[in-house]
Amino acid sequence: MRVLIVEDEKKVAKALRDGLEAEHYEVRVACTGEEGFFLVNHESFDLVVLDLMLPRRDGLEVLTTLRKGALQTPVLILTAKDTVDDRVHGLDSGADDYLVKPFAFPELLARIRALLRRGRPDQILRLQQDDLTMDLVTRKVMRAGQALELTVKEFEMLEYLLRHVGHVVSREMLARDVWRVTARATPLDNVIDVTVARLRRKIDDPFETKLLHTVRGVGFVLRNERI
Amino acid sequence: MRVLIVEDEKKVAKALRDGLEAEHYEVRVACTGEEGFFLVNHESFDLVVLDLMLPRRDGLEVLTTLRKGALQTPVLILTAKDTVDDRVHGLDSGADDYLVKPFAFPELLARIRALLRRGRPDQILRLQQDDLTMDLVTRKVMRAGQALELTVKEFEMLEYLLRHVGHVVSREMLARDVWRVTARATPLDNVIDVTVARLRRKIDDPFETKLLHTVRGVGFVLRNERI
DNA sequence: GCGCCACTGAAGAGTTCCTGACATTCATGT
DNA sequence: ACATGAATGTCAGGAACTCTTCAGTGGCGC
Repeated sequence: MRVLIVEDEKKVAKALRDGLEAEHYEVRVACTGEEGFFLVNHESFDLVVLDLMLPRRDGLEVLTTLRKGALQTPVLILTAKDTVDDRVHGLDSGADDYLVKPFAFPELLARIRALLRRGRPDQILRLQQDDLTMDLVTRKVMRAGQALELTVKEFEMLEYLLRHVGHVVSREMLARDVWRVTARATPLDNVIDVTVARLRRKIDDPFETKLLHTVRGVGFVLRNERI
Repeated sequence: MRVLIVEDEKKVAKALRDGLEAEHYEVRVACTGEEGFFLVNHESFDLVVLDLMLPRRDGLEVLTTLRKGALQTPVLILTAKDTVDDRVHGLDSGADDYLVKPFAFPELLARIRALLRRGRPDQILRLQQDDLTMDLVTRKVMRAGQALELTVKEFEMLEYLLRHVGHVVSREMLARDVWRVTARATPLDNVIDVTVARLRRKIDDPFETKLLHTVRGVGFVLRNERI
């Protein structure tokens, strides 16, 4: 479950991140309204926790704009603004819940659970390993927040590798399950190698830690350790 | 919009009923847990407002039982029990929101609106993405304040794309759901391509940011990123 | 050092997509 | 029924992109 926290106060943001990560959510933090807006549009989240008083761009304005763009993701407003008018206005701007600071962390967690419970239908459709995520519905592949453009074969191969994370995938498996062939005039091995190379160029080359490793004589494996 | 109030205190129940009816909700009141349970199972509601301290049958127990029976209706707990534990417990029992008495009526209304907004995805009469809007009743399509004239097929295709915003739509899906065909003498693919081209000419060509993108080898997608 | 395996760049083959022009269908009014 | 015009469908050529092949290079393990 991926949660985006939009909060400018570093201390609060850190406390939220730590608390949510302890519950095994994957957390991203945006410190300004602009950054939050950008992240929502470029990554996919299951929930947004939104502060209202933000530098650069007001939280409510961000929310309104996002809802106009047909964003479905549930949004929980978390703010110090506690008048009834504030709450009504926040909820009517498209928020799904409104919690006032200071708040009890267990209550925040319970409210987050309630929101996620309701919005769950297409959740199994995302694969993930470390900072690499693949959304099977939108077909967005991202690493470290950066969108990657994959061709069909690259996408299918990465999907296969992600479905077998940590397990070595042989060329036979790839030939059978990704290329769906039994016999073939020319051997497939090199085609697979070339595709692996191209995939590597996109998902590993621009980044520090490598995920796609060769297991000599056996095949390939996607995992987070260095060999 | 039908709302069920489960509340044993007559005065509170009446105040709620009057307040909600003033907002044009259709309201039913149950005075005991048993009665509430019966009504939920014998009528259909868009929302339940649930008190916790009820005679005969505890509110939380009712809620738990209903959720076990796969009830989808959103439930808002409205109660005097205000400890953090109460809230966490209430939300984790399947409630979608939790409001403590005494409460501000406008906030209750705003929370009810937020819950109903989320529960009714079918009843949408207007679809929207960025500055592109489609009114399903008047069948008017506008982008950036400018009206667009679409033919029937173009309209249906755009509606389909809007209903799957951000999700890649394959030619098979379009053939099945927009053209409503299973098999066909001549391949439908090119018809779809041509229709996409014509649609694109109207909704994208005159504007700076493009919305309708091709995902090579897969299909098409309506999304707001610039590529 | 040798042999095998893996990687890479480049070129060719093969797909997929887009577009303009034309054909057909359909609804409408005469 | 017929003519009309708009909407939709068909077709072919070309552009853009992807996949495959091949040949050469590099690296690993024995």
